[in-house]
Amino acid sequence: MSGRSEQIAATICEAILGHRLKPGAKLGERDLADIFRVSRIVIRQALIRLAEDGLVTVERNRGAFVAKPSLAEAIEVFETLTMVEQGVIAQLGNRPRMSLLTELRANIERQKAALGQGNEQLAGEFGLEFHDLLVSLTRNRVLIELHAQLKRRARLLESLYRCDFDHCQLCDEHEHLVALFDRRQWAKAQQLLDEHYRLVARGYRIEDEIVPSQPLHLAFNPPAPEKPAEESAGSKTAVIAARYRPNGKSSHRIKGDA
Amino acid sequence: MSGRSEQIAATICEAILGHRLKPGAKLGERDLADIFRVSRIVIRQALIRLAEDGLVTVERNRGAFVAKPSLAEAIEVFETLTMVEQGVIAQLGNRPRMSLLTELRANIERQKAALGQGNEQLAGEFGLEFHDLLVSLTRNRVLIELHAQLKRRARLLESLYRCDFDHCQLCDEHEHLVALFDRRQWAKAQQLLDEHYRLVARGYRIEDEIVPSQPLHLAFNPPAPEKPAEESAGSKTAVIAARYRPNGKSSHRIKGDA
DNA sequence: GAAGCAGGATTGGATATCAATTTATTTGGA
DNA sequence: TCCAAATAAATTGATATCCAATCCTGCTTC
Repeated sequence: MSGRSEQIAATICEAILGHRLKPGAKLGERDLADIFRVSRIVIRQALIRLAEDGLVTVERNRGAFVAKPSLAEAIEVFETLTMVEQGVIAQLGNRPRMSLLTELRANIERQKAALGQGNEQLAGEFGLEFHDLLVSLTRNRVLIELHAQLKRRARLLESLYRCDFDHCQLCDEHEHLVALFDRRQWAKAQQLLDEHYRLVARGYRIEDEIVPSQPLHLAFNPPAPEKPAEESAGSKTAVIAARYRPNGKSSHRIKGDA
Repeated sequence: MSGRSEQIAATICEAILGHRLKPGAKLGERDLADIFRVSRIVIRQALIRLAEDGLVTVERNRGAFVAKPSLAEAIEVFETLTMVEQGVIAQLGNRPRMSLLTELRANIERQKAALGQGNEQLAGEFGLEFHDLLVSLTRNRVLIELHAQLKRRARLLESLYRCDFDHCQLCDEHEHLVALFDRRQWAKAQQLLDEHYRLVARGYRIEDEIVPSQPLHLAFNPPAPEKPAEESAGSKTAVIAARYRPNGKSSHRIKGDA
């Protein structure tokens, strides 16, 4: 279960998905070893795990970097997510697990409530959760893990491309999707899901300037207790960040070194 | 070209997929290090890669073993393959790449020819290739790699459960599938694909006695002529889950040994 | 025969060291 | 000054050796 390299990989993963480490950032073995108070070998093992997961790229004799997917690859990730979930919908027809649609409906209600309060961040999280729930309906752990991996790669994209979502429409489409499930119109549901992900993908725009990630030690050591220690605001990203933070709550806790 | 651990992982992977290493076989670090003439650390890194890929399980303080999926997990792997390819079919509708169906047709012809010559092994390989080609139609590398990983896990199952495929029917279904593509009957095609994979899964039977894998050094140094067919065919086989076996009729029984 | 203990074997990890390669710096020249 | 070659520094890939923790085995003891 434990295993130092596994924990460290998880911590680095959180830092990447939390956008505290930006794509392209160098992940030096020595630096990480010093930060985590561990030997280089453990770091290498953690980096190998992350590379197998697609979050890190290792270039021989050059080191490891946070993955920096091209726009083409980003599109492929979303298309793959689309296809996987379309496959789930196709299977839904074979399984009379319709009782579980109540979970999807409950999620939609939660998202609506969040939107009603203007909490777009929370609404966004519920929006992601909807797709998790959809996949969970299959009760297929292999698929669920696969989907989770794809979602990690998608979250990585958020820090590379600026995103701008119309949560209201996304939520409406979720509702429409469930209605189609209810009527067992699977082909239409698949078509809608495809359009849904295209809408999501349209929310991503190329960022003309990549904000460099903060120094490594700041990415892992929880910032000062009182100071949020946000990145040096310089580009439009700061504006976007503010827009997504109506209530200013962005607590991502990190397991420091043990 | 890259690191030593990557090559070694590939070699071990081949040995597993070639059924020279059976599920449950112990992969001792010291033994492998001696065989490959590298340090234990390189072996550990290779084992980590394989574990991330799902072909090896690492138990803390106990060591690494060739993965030994449960029947439930085996079913999940096939269901996941089904869903991924159903998703591909759903996408096929959006892309007018129908010209590429010729590749599928060519594959079917090759398989038919192999069947005509009674070369069931070759026919089996073409049968697998069909699904690769189907996925390749998307030109989506993320999906293709994901599908390849699932296929590796499926091939691992072949050495755990005895398999008996009716290649004639499988080939017929491929042909029927392409015909449905041609008529753009995607929903029907998805349904057929589901039945197709259920037929494949029915070909797997529980082997009550696992043949132990040969010693490690023999698995990697294939000094002997290519004669790994050392199976004691005298074991009773139990019927796989009833869910996947509504009717147990099969005309062409082939030992699926790749 | 069952419980429990000691010892061996194996894994997980640390440290020190070295070669190969990349990156940075300095020097040299036009 | 600016570009290019040569050299120095830093980083990675890998090895060997060592040590602690854990697991397995076999033996002893009751």
